Parts: sequence; C-alpha cells; structure tokens
Amino acid sequence: MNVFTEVQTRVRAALEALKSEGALPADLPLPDFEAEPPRDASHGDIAVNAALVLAKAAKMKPRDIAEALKSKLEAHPDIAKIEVAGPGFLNITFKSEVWHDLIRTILQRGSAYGAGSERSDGKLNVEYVSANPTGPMHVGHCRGAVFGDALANLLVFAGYNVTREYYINDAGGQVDVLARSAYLRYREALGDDIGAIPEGLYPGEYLQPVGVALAKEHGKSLINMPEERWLPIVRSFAIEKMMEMIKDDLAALNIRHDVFFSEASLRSGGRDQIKAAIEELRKKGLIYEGKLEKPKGHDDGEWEDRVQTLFKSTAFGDDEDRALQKSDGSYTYFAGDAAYHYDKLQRGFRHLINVFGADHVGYIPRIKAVVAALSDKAADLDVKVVQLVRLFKAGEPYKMSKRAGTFVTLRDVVDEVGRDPVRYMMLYRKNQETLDFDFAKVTEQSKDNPVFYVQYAHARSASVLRNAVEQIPGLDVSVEALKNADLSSLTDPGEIDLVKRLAAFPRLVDGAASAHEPHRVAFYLYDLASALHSQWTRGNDSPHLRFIQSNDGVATAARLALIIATKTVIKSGLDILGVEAPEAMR
RNA sequence: GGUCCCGUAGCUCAGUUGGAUAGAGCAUCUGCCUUCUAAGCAGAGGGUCGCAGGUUCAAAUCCUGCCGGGAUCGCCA
Repeated sequence: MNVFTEVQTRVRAALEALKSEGALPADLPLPDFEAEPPRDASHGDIAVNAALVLAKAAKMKPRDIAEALKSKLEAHPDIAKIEVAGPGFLNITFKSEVWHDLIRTILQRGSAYGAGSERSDGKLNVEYVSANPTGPMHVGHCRGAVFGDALANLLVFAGYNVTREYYINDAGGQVDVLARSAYLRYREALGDDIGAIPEGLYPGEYLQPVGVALAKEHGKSLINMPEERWLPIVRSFAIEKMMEMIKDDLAALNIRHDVFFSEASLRSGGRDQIKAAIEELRKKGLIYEGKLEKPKGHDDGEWEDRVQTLFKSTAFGDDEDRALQKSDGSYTYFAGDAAYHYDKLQRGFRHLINVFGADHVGYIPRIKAVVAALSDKAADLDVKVVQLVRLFKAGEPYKMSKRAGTFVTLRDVVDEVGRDPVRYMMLYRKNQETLDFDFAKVTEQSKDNPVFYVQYAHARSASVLRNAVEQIPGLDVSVEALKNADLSSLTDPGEIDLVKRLAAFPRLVDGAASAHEPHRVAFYLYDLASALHSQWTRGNDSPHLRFIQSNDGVATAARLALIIATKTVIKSGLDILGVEAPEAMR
C-alpha cells in the first residue's frame, strides 16, 4: 500500500457513494484513473484525473464531478486541502503529519518498504545471458547479463516468484568445433607441434588449460582414438570447463542463476522433448510439410527450394512460417528452443521473460508464436531486447577484433572499471537504447558518474549518523529509538520534498516491475540522491537546516529519522540494481 | 524489399504507460569551502519533442503515412 493507491481507493469509494446518492448515474462504470504526483509542485501532492475520465460517460462537466468528489474527500483527517484545477483535476495536498507517518512507516518496514506482497498469479521465469559455452564472455554479453539480473531482482522485490535461468547451447555444431579446438590443445599439451590453429577452429588461448587438463585426466589414451570416439568425451569435458569459466565471469559481476538448462538434455536419457513439442504442435494442426519462399531483397545464389517440416507461426503474428527440421532431417536450433519453452511451460511457468541481444530481434516473433501456441495463449512471453554497447576509450571508438587481439572480455572490463560502475552504467539507460560505454568516464569519481553520486549519498547518510553520535553523546540513533521520535519539527520544504520522493518509491517499483524496466530505479535513485545532497548543502548556508543540531536533540532525532529513511530507500534501490551501498567512500 | 529499435536543449539521455507551463547531466556563463565529506550545492541562458495528418476534454506519449540512423532477414547459434 502506498499513498497513491490509498488515495485511489478512497476516490473510488467516493465515486460509489456519489452513485448511490444519485449524484452520478447509478449504472456508470468506473474505469481506471490515475492518482499521481503532479509535475508542478504547486498542484499539490497528488493529482487525480477521475473526473476527466468519467465526464463523458456520466454526461456531466468534469469540474462538476470534481467538485462533488472534493466535498466527499476533504473531510478526511489526512487532507490539508483539495482544489479543483484546470479542466477538472483534483489536486490534493496532505497535512504534514502524513509525511511524518511515512517516515515512521519506512523505519518500521526497513528493507521491506516498497516491496510488493507475494503474488499468486503464477511463477515467473527470466532467461538471460545464455552465452554459447565456447569461450569466455565478452563485453557484448555484459549488458544483457546485468539487465537480466537487475530485472530479476526487481521482480523479486515486487513480489514475484522468480526463477533465473541460463540456456546452455551445448547441442549444436559450435560445440563440436569447441571439442576439436580443445583436442588440438590436448595434443599440444602432450608435446605435439600443432602449428597454427586451422581456420574454423577457436584460436583462443583460454583453451590451453583445457588441453592440459585433458592430458592430465586421460593421458595419451585419446590420441589413437578415431574422432567419433574422442569427440563426445572431449566435448563434454570442454563444455564443463567453459561453463566453469563463464560462471566465474558472471560471479565477477555478482550474477547468479538458479537453473542452467542444457539444450542437449532435451534429448537424452530416453526422452525426446523436441519430438514431444512437435507432436503437441501437430495435434493443434500447426505443423505441415512445405516450402518457404525465398526472402526478397536478399541476394543468395545458394538458394534452393526444399520441402521441410514447418511450424505455422504466421497463425500467431509471425511474417513467415518457420523451419523445424533441416534438409538432412536434423532439427533446427528453433526446434530445440521450441522444446525448451515447452519445457518451461511444463515446469509451471506462466510468465516468461527472455533477454536477447539486438542481433536476435528477428527471432522474437517465432518464439512468441510457439509459446502462444503451446500454452494456448495462457502464458505470456516478454522478450526484452538490449541494444548494442559501443565501446569508447577517452572519447575514441574502440574497435574490437578477435584477430587483432583487441577482443575485450567481460572480465577485462570488470577488472578495469570495477563491478559497481559497470552495473550502474549498463542500467542507466533504457534497454532499447544503444549505449556508449567509455572506460574513462566510467571510472571517474564525480557527479558525471551516477554510480558514485548515488553511492556518495548513501555514504553521506551513514556519515551523518556517525557524526551525530559523536557530537551528541547519549543520543540514541537506533531505528527502534527514532521510530518513536517526535517528527513535528520536520517542516522545511527541502525536508518535505525528500519525504515525498521517498513516498514515490513503492509506486516507482510497481511501475518499473510491470514494465520490466529496471533503468527506472537507476534514474529514481539519482534524483533521490540529488535531493539529499541538496538538503545537505543548504545546511552550509543555513546552519539551522543541518541534520545535526548539537544543542537540540529532538530536532536532530527527527532529522536522523529522515536520514535513515532515505538511506533505507537508497539501499533498497541499489540492492535491486545489484550495486553496493557503501557506509563510507574511500 | 520485409520486420524490429531509435529520433526530445550544442552533446549524452530521462519523461511516472494519455495529464496541466517538456526535465536532468555534460558543455557555456555567475555565485557558494576557517562549514555535519565541495566526490557537493544554488542560479542563468539554451526546445518546431524528425515531418505531416488523425484519434479526444487533454498527445513527446496512441493510430496512419513519410524522412533520417541502426539491427536483422531460409537449414548458423
């Protein structure tokens, strides 16, 4: 419950009352309306647009409805005044006690303030990263990884039952290439001169330790085997090593998954989930044998007409049907992915979120189609696309190239700029917007860099509490004590402004969670930090506004309560982003 | 050619799911440190919200059509 939803329910009740009194038509349906913080502070604390929304259906002037609502609502003890403004807005101003109560609420609830209550509308699955297990993670993976992780945090905070999942692509041709590449390193480890790495194999040095480990475990026993015998052995060995490396990289960013789902496991141990998914689709009449049309505007001399097994994804909004089998009869990647999503549905997930890179946008319609088909539209899938990250070094574009050796791994970035800045910068932008990532700027410790600005606000709050204890011996700054503090001295506009921002937090979380947009939290924290810094500095010019009043324990206690409330919300926000909230800046 | 994303101050970007006079940072200019951390704050200037229509009490936001930038386009993963 937050002040906005509280007002919303009050207004709704008032409307019902007006209906039963005959002031509004009795059969008037009540649509959704907003109770939101107005942009302009002179419009009060909360603006309600109910009268505007209802006017047409009620066949009344919006201002008349607003006046009627006003007379119903203004008796409430919380309300200082209500004004009917503009075309028919209801501008509500609270008494300052409301804001004082809010501080107490925050101290009471602590880290649970703003959190949603547990939801009963089904389990939610967030799939993110899912990088191929063929090498270390590079910067390109970084954004999706951080985004997915923060989104999952946000949804947990908002009350969802969230599972974080990673899909391991360990069944395609690329893992055979990995195996051959690792086999070469194995021979190298045994003393063979392997020369240059042939074209088409992975040249990365990260496979050397895998070769050494293979030699240690298998000795020379793999040397004289035919490829069909050593390949599966080396493959699973190498995949395991690659996943260890990837998990390590993710750990450096504080990212963890609950489930690592193996693509190969879809068809192992006697089960064939791909076949099952296709059969399920066939039952629904969505599978047929046919030909696809040659894509237009795409010169491909290799094009051949072929009959293949197709999924009727056009029935669900895709622009062409999609192949499930290759010409040689083996399954396409999409067939596996369809089965994987079938599996998610069977595991009981009703809300699916996939985080994709921009290069996979074309894939979205078919995967949405297959989820809609397999769930009979009972489950929803939201695909969040993170746009490209462009790297800069001191303002200059930084080109990556595997060949030139300027390939930037995720680990390089984290080692160079640190985990918190990487995470915050990746989240300080809408996911659909391309992101410029400048190594120089990200390490800068100034206002230019939002992560330090926000962390500084948290550290500053902590510092005020430390100083207060030092300056006023015997002052109890525990939450328990401050919960009962007399807050009536909190009347300064700067202080009240700070509380109002804290009041907006639950609403912010709610909106960000339902829109799947963690960046809103990052921007909110910046604004909140700004309000705190601002109030702090006011104390420079006006000593009576300082948080610590060494000769007035009562006023100090009230302000410290405000500080703790602010610190609590900053901490909660930073937790969602996965960024540390330091007690002091070094 | 199809599909998706982006276009808002000189630059980089927000804009609370359709609300009132469109915001922040950087950059430029003017102030504030014997002071609870100046890693900070206050103020000024800066706008055809890509263009044109439409929907309605109300549009940067929704719809249509253009213009510009990017991603992607049978069996790869």
